[in-house]
Amino acid sequence: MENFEGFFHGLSSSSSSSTSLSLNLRNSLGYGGDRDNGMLGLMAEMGVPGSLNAVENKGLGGTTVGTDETIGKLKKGENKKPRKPRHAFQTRSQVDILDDGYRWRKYGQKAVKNNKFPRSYYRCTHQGCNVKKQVQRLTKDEGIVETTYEGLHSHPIQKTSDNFEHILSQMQIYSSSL
DNA sequence: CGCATTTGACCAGCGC
DNA sequence: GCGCTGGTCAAATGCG
Repeated sequence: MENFEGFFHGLSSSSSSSTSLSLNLRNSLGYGGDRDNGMLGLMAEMGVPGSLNAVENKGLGGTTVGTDETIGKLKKGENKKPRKPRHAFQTRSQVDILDDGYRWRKYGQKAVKNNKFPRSYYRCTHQGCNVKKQVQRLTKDEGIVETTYEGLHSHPIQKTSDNFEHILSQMQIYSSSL
C-alpha cells in the first residue's frame, strides 16, 4: 500500500520555504466542532472510525462526530479485524515536520521499500487521544511530504495561530481513505 | 528532572 | 511454511 504518487500535483507553497512550515489549525479540527472552515471539514472527515460507508461527505458545517476509537490498540492477539481509516494528503514542503498544532511524539521510524526516505510514525501525546500520523517523503519528489492521519482528536488544539488557512490556500490537498 | 527522540527488536499480515 | 514488509514497543539517550 503505497503509491500515493499522483494524488497530488505539486502546487507548492512556493519559494523559500524556510526551515519550518507551520500548519496551525485553530479551533475544532477533527474534533467534532460545529464550525468548520473549508478544509477543516475535510479534516474532520479524516477521523471517522471504522464505519467507512457511513461517512461520506459532511462537507463543511457538518457535524462529524463519529468518535469512537474502534482503533484502540491492536497489539498481539486481542484485535480481530480493525479497519482503520486513514487519510493521507501531501504537501510541498522542505521539512518533514508539519506542525498542525497538536503535540506529537515520535514512536517509530521505518524505511519503506519503494522510498529511499524513511517513514516516521507519530502519536498525539494527549491522554486518551489515540490519533496517529505518519510522515513520509516521496522518493519521486523530494520536495513533497506525505502525511497520513489516523484517528480523531478528542480534545481541542493547543496552539493558537491562524495562518493555516493562508497556507492552505497555497497548497493543494487530496484526501484519500485507505 | 521530565519529556521527546532514537534505534533495534519484536510481531502480525500477506504473498509466494 | 517461510520470508518480506509494515507497524509498534521499549530501553537508552539527549535536550530543555
